[in-house]
Amino acid sequence: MFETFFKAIGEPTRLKILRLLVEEDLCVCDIEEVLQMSQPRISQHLKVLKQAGLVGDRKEGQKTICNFNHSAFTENLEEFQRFMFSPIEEIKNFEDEVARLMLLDGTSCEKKLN
Amino acid sequence: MFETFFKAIGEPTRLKILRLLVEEDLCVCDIEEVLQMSQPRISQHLKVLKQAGLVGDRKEGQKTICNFNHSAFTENLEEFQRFMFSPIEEIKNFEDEVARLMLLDGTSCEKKLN
DNA sequence: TAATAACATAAGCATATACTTATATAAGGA
DNA sequence: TCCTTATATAAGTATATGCTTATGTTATTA
Repeated sequence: MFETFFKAIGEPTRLKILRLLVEEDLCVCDIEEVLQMSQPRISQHLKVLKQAGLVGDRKEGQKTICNFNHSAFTENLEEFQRFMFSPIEEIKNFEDEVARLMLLDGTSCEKKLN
Repeated sequence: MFETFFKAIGEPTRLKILRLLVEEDLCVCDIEEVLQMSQPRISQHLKVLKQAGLVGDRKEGQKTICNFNHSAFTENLEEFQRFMFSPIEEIKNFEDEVARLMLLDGTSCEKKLN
């Protein structure tokens, strides 16, 4: 559930790209220039960020302008915090692998330990 | 800077372990039992979590009781949010690779684009 | 229409990661 | 002291990841 999100932001180059896009929308070639990295490298990382829903884009002529998806980012973080700190019973609402595992038979984690 | 943190929590098994430890301190063998995973597997993931500072432990007889480091976790998340959304000028305070890159010559990211 | 610019994608490779099996170590108990 | 329990760690392996080089593709421009 959060794996895609954390893998996306857990890679240094992708985090740099994201941080740049927080400031302003940029086309791919601008990102290349600022980060001084090859075009395919940037392009491949952007793909991952898009798949994670953290980056969107629009076409402007030849250029592809990328933008930071602020709400997706924030929602991911908030949902993660809820997941971590909600009373375990409430996690049932999360359709999450961890929740399923811990509440496999509808019992609490504590019960599974006994 | 945040790479260690996100790599630690970005792996499903480690996230499960963390979520368990939020509830209560557990020894390694308890974690094995709840997650139904092999001992070395749990042990190796715990190592990563400890290196990220997210898990601590204490010895009790033969057992090693693991605990969730709540403050380290929270501080990582908070610092990350500050990093993402602070005005770019303030990021100088972060001794971070991204900040160094983007402010390499003391100019703003915007200037580097011109 | 040919050439170029801005991208995406494929192929290949080296390293990292996550797991298993096997072995080491340290603490208690018989 | 020997055995067992609880844990760490090493070795091996398969897959994932991140990069480079090479090649497609689409939109502009000459």
